[in-house]
Amino acid sequence: MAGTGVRKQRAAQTETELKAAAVRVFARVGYLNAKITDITAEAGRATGSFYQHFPSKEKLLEALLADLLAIGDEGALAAGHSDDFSDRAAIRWHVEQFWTVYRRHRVVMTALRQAAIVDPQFDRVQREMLEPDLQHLAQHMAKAAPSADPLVLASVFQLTVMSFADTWIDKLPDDQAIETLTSFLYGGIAG
Amino acid sequence: MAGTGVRKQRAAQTETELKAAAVRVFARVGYLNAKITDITAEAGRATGSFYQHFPSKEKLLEALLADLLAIGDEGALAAGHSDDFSDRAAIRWHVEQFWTVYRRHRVVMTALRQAAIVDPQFDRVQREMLEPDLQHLAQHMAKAAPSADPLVLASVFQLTVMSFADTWIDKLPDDQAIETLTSFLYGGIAG
DNA sequence: TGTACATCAGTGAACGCGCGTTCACTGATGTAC
DNA sequence: TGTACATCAGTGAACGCGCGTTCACTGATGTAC
Repeated sequence: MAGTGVRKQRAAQTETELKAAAVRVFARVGYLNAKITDITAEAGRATGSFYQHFPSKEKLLEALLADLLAIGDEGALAAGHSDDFSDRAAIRWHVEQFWTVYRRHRVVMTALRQAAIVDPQFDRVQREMLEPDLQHLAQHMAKAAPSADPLVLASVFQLTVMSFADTWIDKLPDDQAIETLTSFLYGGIAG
Repeated sequence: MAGTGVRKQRAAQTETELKAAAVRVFARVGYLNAKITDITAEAGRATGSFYQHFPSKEKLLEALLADLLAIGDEGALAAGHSDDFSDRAAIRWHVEQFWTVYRRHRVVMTALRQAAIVDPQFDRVQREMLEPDLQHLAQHMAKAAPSADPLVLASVFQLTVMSFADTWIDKLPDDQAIETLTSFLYGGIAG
């Protein structure tokens, strides 16, 4: 208590560096191909150091997800936008929101998608993370297209935006991507 | 030459059974989680038997892909449909086409997607398989929405249909899925 | 047609590589008195 | 404030498990004569 707490500081520092290194390694070779030694090497630490902070690669990913959720971009979803998807601006707002979040967190989001392929637990985590957004979108759908199943439509919305972001994030300027998506979804929902 | 060729027959038989077993194992645990012993066990053969037919799991997947392409569903794409995507029926025809192919070959297609995540070579294979369809779609787009980039629109089309099929193939009746997709894409392309 | 030998598909135990995980050790920080 | 001991973060070599791959062997099929 009397000291500066150098130990805890140092530990926290390496933990942070391990996480940052992990993100870089995931970006380079993908989550599934990433070895634990890749991560420690990237962080400039010894192999054993890893296990003082995380019991496994899975738990490290969970920690990264927790960080992501703690930032709380999705809180923004609650406020400041029209709730009617027959309004083009409302759709554009949602697309832009997702695009921004994806741009910031794509490495971890991609890692989660990859983990979900191999590990049923991450599949559940992924679904649970997307569920609130799905429900939120479904509510909007009810107004814009009362005849169709709102949950199915909301799902199409999510899937289209996500897969589009996945393939085009590095190949299109943001505004063009957002405009293209918005026009497409707006037309699609209106029917 | 004089005999019935029992040997070759037997070999061909086990090769076929190994492939069929692989598809069942992939369906159950996914391509990435499938062990070679899982496949041989499923086929009721010894472990070593595998390597008399395939040098690796990757080559087995390539063989399954070759079978898939040999059937030649994509040849159907060439004929018997309108080429104008401002025509709703033309869109529906394409959606239905893909939906049918996906229903028949989803295990192998999913396996390919999983392999592409881990192995750059399969990533290339996957892109090359989708490329002709993409170009084909792009041509249709030019007529329906001359202002937008036809390749980007074609990509949205492909991505939407594929990801939708991926999540809804087991949860919606075919006609409803095809109708939903058609309506959505028709509206989206028309703008 | 029969016999002797060669070849092949299939077998499953054994081998070995890659990599996750452990552990004895070091040097530095914290605590007790 | 100083000294002796305890604790902790970090180290990296060693261990061991899982699983892909090999290989000596078997029994059956094919070939030669």
